[in-house]
Amino acid sequence: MKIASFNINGIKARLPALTDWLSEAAPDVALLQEIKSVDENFPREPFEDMGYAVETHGQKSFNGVAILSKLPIEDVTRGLPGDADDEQARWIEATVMGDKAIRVCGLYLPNGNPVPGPKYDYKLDWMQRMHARAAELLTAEEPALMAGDYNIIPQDEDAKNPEAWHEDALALPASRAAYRRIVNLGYTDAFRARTQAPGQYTFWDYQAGARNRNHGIRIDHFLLTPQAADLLTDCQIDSDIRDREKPSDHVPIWVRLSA
DNA sequence: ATGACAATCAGAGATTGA
Repeated sequence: MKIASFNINGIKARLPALTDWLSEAAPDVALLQEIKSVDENFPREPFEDMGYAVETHGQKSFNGVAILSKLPIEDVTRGLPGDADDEQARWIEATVMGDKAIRVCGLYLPNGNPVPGPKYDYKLDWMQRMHARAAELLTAEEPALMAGDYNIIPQDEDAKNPEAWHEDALALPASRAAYRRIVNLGYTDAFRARTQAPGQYTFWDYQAGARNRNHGIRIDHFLLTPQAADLLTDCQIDSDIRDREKPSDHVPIWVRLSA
């Protein structure tokens, strides 16, 4: 089973780029972030024509997550538990049925800038709620994963110019600590389970020639439960996508599981 | 020191992103 995550930065703007990549990469499941669309306006047909079931959790203008699945999909839930007043669409879960059932969580973790301020407070609060859901997910002792745009640079080797990010919400000690607390519950970073190579990024800013200078950061991650990590056979970043026509500023990352 | 780039909503330019 191949499961991908891709922050597309707007479904309307990314339709050709996304369908082209889906045709080539052919993931069984794709977790999308920043669809920037309400559910009613999400263009379902192109994906359904490709054989994908479409499950969205959108909002107007900003955020929004979705799951595309060629496999049977069950028990879809929307929203990160823990705050009934949170109206931002950043979390969606479902169970996809391959040879084994996998619980997948697609997430768009808040950016948090500027620091300090309410947006950073929201980020840390959101991560505390995610920690609770991550802990709960482990108790099932089943294959499950949490994937998406974490807006976290885990370590300095995950940025071309780490010092440029040290005061940023993506890399501040409190941000990294909150991320580590989640990982330390017992999750495996799928990408780092496969390689320790530096210079592997999932985001390059549109500005200042960041892509040409490889001024990137690794902020899109797959965290696996122990039972999912046991099934991991591959994890790669499709960085070439970034050089195509009208690209997202993120590129896809994917895992292959024996499931 | 600033803007650079892109998307959205709206129908100009502010807001958001990372």
